[in-house]
Amino acid sequence: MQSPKKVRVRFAPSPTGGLHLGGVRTVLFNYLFARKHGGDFVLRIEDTDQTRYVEGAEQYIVDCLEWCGLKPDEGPQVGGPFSPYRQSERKERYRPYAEQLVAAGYAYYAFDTAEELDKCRKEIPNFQYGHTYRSQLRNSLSLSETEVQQLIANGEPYVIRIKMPANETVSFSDMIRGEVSFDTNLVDDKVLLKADGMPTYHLAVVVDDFLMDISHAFRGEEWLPSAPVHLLLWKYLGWEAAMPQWAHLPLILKPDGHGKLSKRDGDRLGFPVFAMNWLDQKTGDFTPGFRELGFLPEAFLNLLAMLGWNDGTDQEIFSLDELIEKFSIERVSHAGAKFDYEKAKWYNAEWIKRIDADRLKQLILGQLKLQNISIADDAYLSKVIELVKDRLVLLNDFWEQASFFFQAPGQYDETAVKPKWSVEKADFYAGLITQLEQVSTWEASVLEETFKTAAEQSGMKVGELMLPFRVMLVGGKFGPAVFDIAASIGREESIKRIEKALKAFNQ
RNA sequence: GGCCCGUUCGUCUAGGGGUUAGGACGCAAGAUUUUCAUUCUUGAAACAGGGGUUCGAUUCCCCUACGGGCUACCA
Repeated sequence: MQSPKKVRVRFAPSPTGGLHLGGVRTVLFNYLFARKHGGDFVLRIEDTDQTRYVEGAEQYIVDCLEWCGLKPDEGPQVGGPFSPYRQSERKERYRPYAEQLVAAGYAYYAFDTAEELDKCRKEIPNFQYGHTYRSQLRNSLSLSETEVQQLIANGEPYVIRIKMPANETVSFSDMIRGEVSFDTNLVDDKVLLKADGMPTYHLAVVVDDFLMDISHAFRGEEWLPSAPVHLLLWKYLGWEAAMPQWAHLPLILKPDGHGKLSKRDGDRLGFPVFAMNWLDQKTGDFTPGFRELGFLPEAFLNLLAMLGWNDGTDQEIFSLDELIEKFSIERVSHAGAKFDYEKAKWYNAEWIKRIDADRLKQLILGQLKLQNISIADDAYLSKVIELVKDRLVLLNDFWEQASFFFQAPGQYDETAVKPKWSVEKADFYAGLITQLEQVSTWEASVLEETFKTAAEQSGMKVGELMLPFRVMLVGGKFGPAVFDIAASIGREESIKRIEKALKAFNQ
């Protein structure tokens, strides 16, 4: 029986720029698991590699999580009982643990330079810093005690490496994959503490998870090969009983070809891979985000959840609350999933159709602001949204689908009108203007009636007259029902547009 | 190369010893909408291969193939 310790899951990104689909999905699964079991979701920042640290990346991660609605309970900006949550601010905590391992014979000092190691890797096939070669390299296992003291006294740079045992099998039960095992002879002596005194991920993740009382650790499948190192660390540090349960999530793959989905794939194939717009200050690289492209956070989370998980029924649309209720880690699939942008857009269209009208309006207003468009009449905007929302796939489609409700078309789809244009038609619309001026109540049904009656009197087919009318009002062959549009934009504007278009068509 | 993980329609997947192998996206056709989109109906489309085990394997086991990940003083 598992200990009744409170569920504490953590997401620990490295602030190297951007937050991609896989990252957000890891957070999502963490979050769902924590919420489902009434536990805490801890955000930790893994910035032990200062050379790759990108300014602003931490804030960006926090902003993305906020947009998605996955706010951490503890983290660098919210605080918590285990602060600090940035590894760089915890730097001095790691060395004692590494030294403890050395003293106990589970780790050792290594003085080899990068050049020496490069040479080994080049000259020895299948070289690995492990039990077969470490006696031939410069470390505290092969050197005498005095030599080691001398080197350290001389200020020779060194790292601390874990000493992988020979001929052991390390195994553990992954929450997703079940039993996984490794032969320790085939795992190398990973560096735990770097020459600059910073811990590597391997040491830091174990120490922090222990210190922060993490009970469940979810991470990408790419971490599976280093799991034996972490397992052994928990054991050697004497914390075995407190080790979290592991879950290695399947990867999100490129839609075409093969491999992990990367930032480049988005550029190449024309879809976003980051949650929000990201501008790398260092390189000037800009990467578009799902948010700015007009995705709803509900849809974004929904599509991510379905990439590698399902509840066993045919249901595909889930709100965050439903996901929390139905989520179970055992139902996460084992194989990587290729990202499909078409399906992603479908989720968004579905969510646009079902969210609350007021919220949709706020979101659209937000997008319009980004496009520098402002709309004064709030009630009118609501009406227009109701008319066009079934044709939106992205929030950003709104202006394209609805601009004619707010302004007269700048140009006309002439190929749709001109070839069949005639004097008779011109006369009909001229007459229509007079009729429209006299319509008693400006409503779609009344307008339709008026139009049809006029058409019958002219002897022409209603269908043939509808299309030019539509082009006059909206500029092309698209949009909601014509009479709804005319009713919405009003009498004066409708007549103005007919007059203007008539001039253009009669030329 | 070595190690680890994986393999059901093009894609995401359900299923699991006996099924017409189910759903969704996309695609195609049709209906509705006198436009387009929505909506609805229909259709094409899959168990990687070979051996076992079994009365019977897509399902269990083994092998092969293929794919992916890792193999840094990056995470």
